[in-house]
Amino acid sequence: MRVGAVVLDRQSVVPLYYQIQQGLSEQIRSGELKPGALMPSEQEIAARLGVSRMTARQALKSLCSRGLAFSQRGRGTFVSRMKLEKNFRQLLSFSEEMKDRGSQPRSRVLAFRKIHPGEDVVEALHLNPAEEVILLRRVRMADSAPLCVEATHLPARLCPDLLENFEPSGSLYRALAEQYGLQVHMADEVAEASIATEAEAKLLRVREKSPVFRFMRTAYLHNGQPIEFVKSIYRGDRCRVVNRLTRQLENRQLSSSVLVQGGG
Amino acid sequence: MRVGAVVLDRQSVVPLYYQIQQGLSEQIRSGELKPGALMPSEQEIAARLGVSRMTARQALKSLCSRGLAFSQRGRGTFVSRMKLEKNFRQLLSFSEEMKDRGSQPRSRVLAFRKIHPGEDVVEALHLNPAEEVILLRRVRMADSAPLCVEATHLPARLCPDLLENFEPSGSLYRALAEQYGLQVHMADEVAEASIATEAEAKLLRVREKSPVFRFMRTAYLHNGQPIEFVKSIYRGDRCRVVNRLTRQLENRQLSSSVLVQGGG
DNA sequence: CAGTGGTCTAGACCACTGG
DNA sequence: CAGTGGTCTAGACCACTGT
Repeated sequence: MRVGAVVLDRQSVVPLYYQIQQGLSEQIRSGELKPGALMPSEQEIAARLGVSRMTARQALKSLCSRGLAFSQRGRGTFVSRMKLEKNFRQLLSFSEEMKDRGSQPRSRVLAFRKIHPGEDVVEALHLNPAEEVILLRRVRMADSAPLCVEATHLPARLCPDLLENFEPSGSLYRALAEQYGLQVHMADEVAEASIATEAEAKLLRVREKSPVFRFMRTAYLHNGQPIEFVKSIYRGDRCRVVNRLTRQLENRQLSSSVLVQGGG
Repeated sequence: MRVGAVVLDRQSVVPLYYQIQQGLSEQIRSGELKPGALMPSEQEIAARLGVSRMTARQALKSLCSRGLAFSQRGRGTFVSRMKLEKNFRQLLSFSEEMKDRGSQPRSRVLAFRKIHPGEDVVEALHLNPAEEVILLRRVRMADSAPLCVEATHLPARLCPDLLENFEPSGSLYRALAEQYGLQVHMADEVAEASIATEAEAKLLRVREKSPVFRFMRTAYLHNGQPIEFVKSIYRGDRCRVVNRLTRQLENRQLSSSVLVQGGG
C-alpha cells in the first residue's frame, strides 16, 4: 500500500480525487494491491498526499462504486476479490463493442431513409403523432461473418440532415456526438430468446429456426430525452449477454432494519 | 419545489442526507416534482433545512446515482424524464422476483444433495480441488406453470448442515442470510439464446426445440467471495430480460477530452 | 452579473472493529 | 483502546450557465 507512489499534480485541471483514484486503480491493476488486500485508509491517504480526508474519501468511494473495492465500517477499505475483467456491460455502440472485443466491425446497409414510424417506435421515442424518424437498417458483421441485423430509429427532429451528413457504415454514436452534440447517456434494453425467421436466417447466414436474441433498446440523453430506438436480432451462436447485477437493499430490507428505528 | 415540505428528524439514527433524499424522491414519485422540473438547488436545500451544503449535495447526488435526477453544472439539478418503472434489474432471488411481478412462486425439487462438482462449478466458486458443493435442482413455477429449471451450487464449507436446515421449496437467499449471515451482494450473469433439449422441454412443458434462455450466474458476497453458482434454463415465451445500461465515459472519451489537458 | 454545481479544506462527533 | 469508515459543518474558490 505505497500511497507515496501516487503523484499529484496540483496545477492540473484533473480533480485531485480523480488523480488519487487513478493511481490506486493502477496499483490494483498492476497487482501491487492484491485482491482482498487492505487499501490505505482515508486518513493515511490524506496525510501522505497532503489532501483533506474528504478528498481521499471521494477517491476511495469512487473505487467502490466502480466495483474495484469495498468498505467496511470500523475495518477499512479492501480490494475486491471479484474477477474484474471488462465483464459487466456498458452502453456501447456496435463499433465500440467490436473494438473492445478486438474484432473488426463492418456493416452492410440495407436501408437509410426517413419514414413514418410504427406505434412501438412512436411510444419508445415519445414522438408526436405525425413526426418522422430516420431509419437505418444494417447487417452488422464481426470479422467478416454476420453477427446481427439492426434497425435503428432516430427522431428526425433531433438530427436534421443526418441522411446527408452521415456515412452509414460508420459509428453512429460518434456522429451524433460530433455533429449534433447529442451525448448518449444510458439505455433500457429488453432481450428475448427466439428463433430466426426465414428472412433473418438468410441475412445472418444461419439455418432457419436457429436460436437468436431479439433486442429492443431505447437510448436516452443525459436529460432523459429518448434519442434512439433499436430493434436487433443477434445470432445465438455468436454472442452471449454478460451482465452484472447488484443487490441494492436501499428500499428493500433496509426499510425493515435501519430505517424503521428512526421513523424516517 | 417545496423543500419546506421535507421534515427532518435530527434525533433519528437515519442520516440527514438520507431523510432529504427520501423526501425529494417522494415528491418525485407523487408528481409534485414533475419530470424535467428544476429541483431545489444545493444552497436552497441547505438554507431551508438548516443543513450544510455538503449534506444537501449528498442527497441530490444519491438521487442522481439512482437515476431519478441529473445535474448540469451552472444550470441546476433536474428531475429525470426517464420512464422510471422498476424496469432495470436488481439481483433478486427467484422468490423475490416473482413477488415483484405479483406472481405466486412455487418449486418442485428435483435434487437436493452434496456432490463433487464439475470443472465449471469449481472455477466459478473458486473451490479447492476436492471440495464438495450442495446441489439444489428445482423446477420453478409462476402461477402454476413452469418457468425455468434451475441448478444451484453452494460451497458446502460456507453453509454446513444446509441439507438439514433448509426447506428446499423456500427462499434460499433468506436462509443464507438468516442462518449463516451470508449476504449476497452482487452477481455476474451470462445469458445465451438457445433451444430446449428433449428433457428440458418435458420439465418446462414446452415443445422440443422451443426457444429458451440459458443463464449462468455467479453470486458474490460483499467481499467478493463467490457464494452461489446457478445454471438455469428459462422458457423463452414466458420471460424477457430487462437491463439498464449506462455509458461511463470515465476511461473512454474522458481521457481524450478533459484528462489530457492536465497530463493526468 | 448572480446563481449553479464541482471541488476542496480543516476541522468535528459517532458507531463500529480489532486487539 | 486506537484505528476505521459514516456523517456533518461552515466556510472557500472555480467554471459554467443564464440574462
